Amino acid sequence: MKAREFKKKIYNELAVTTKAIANPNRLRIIELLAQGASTVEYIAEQTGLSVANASQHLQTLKNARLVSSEKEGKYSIYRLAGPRVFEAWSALRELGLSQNAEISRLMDDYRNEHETLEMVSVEELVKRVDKDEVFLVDVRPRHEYEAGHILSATSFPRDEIRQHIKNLPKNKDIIAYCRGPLCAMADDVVSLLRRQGFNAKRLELGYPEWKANGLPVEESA
Amino acid sequence: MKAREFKKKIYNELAVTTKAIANPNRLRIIELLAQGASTVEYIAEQTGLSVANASQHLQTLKNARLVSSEKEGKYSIYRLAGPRVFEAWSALRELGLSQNAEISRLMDDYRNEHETLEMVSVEELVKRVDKDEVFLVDVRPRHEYEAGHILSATSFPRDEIRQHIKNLPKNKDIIAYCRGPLCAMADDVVSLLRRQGFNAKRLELGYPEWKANGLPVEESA
DNA sequence: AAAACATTCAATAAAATTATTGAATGTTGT
DNA sequence: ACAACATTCAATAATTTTATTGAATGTTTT
Repeated sequence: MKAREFKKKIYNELAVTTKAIANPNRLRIIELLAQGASTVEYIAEQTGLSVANASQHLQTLKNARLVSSEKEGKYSIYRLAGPRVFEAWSALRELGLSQNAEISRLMDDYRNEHETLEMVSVEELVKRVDKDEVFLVDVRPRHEYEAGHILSATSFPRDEIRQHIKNLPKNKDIIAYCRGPLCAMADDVVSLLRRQGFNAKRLELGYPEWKANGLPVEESA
Repeated sequence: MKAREFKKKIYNELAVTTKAIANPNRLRIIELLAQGASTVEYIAEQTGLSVANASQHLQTLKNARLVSSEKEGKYSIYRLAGPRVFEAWSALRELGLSQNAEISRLMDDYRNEHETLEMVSVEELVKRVDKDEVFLVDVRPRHEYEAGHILSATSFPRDEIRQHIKNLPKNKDIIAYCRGPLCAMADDVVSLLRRQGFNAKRLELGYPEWKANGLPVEESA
């Protein structure tokens, strides 16, 4: 094959893969699937897409081999097709955070409103969890917690916060985490808990980053 | 701001940034700019695009803050807007190589045709360059070599190969590198040199990866 | 001042991406 | 067998993306 033809085909194919990611809904779907395998219905519910539309986006990702699916009875279970998918997603997230001023602005505004004054780094959490100094809460929907969570975290879904608030210790720092740096659930919870007098902070990253780092998790069979 | 609205805006913006990359010509342009700053004309010449079209793609990248430009006389000099751009590009390249079977197939085919039997890792090159065991050649266009190259490399542009072949040592391994893992120029040179009886191999990565790793380079002022 | 040059702009047509809708497929539970 | 259910398919219209063309802008050289 001629060099020119080769070059053209290579970059066309690379663009095929890249275009499969380059859509707001599919970026959300990849973040969701980074939490664990999921049905079409769950994706639709969490993103607010119609089931048909969610299915169509999942097909697009599947054609690009970024996700795989298997049939289980009447359900289709989708999952990320390999570690590179989340790695590329993370690189794009970092690119967005560093180059797109509108993203940083939106994040800063949201966090100011929610008084997310302090963030805890992964290293700090590792240390303080070992010393049993903190109470770690997973504020994602229970379903995602059950698919996999940080070892020693307690499920404390944002949407059920009022039922569970009485079980929280007043004497420990409470650290909340969710789906990752772009996820607002932990901020919402920190905001509410601080107004109730708890000493709450958010983890800077989320479950998928923790897991990708090889840190201890508990996963469902 | 409401959580739902925030989420929507964040992912729309992230898609804006991602879409700016998601085009075959712009992927090539980013790879070119990773070699060093460049004029519109050079980009157009290297990609085969018309100048107007190259300019338009550069505008798209500039609007997304992925490249910056400055005027120097009648020339516009474009460069990557920060290290994250090449990092994300690299992550997408790795994603393509791992998930898109057509890319691996194209690469394998091209390399079989060109007998790129052995590749040299960066670690191996570092060791052997120190011991002066190898002759390192930069096969990119001279212009890119002059903008920046691996320390101790000799310029040996693929397109001028026949004029320079007599200056090569027969007794050393010759290692050729170019723009990166997707670049075919090093393969073309290795192929030709091997047919001439030289012991030639290609570096698995390219100049931008070497530089991003903090390894020693020589850059123009 | 005029010519040469590098780049950008503006308009357009062709191609692609996207969300919506309703029907079709295939599985499970009654 | 039938109803309920999860998902996929197919068709469509609206929107976005893209390459092409030729003119416009602004700089350097003659």
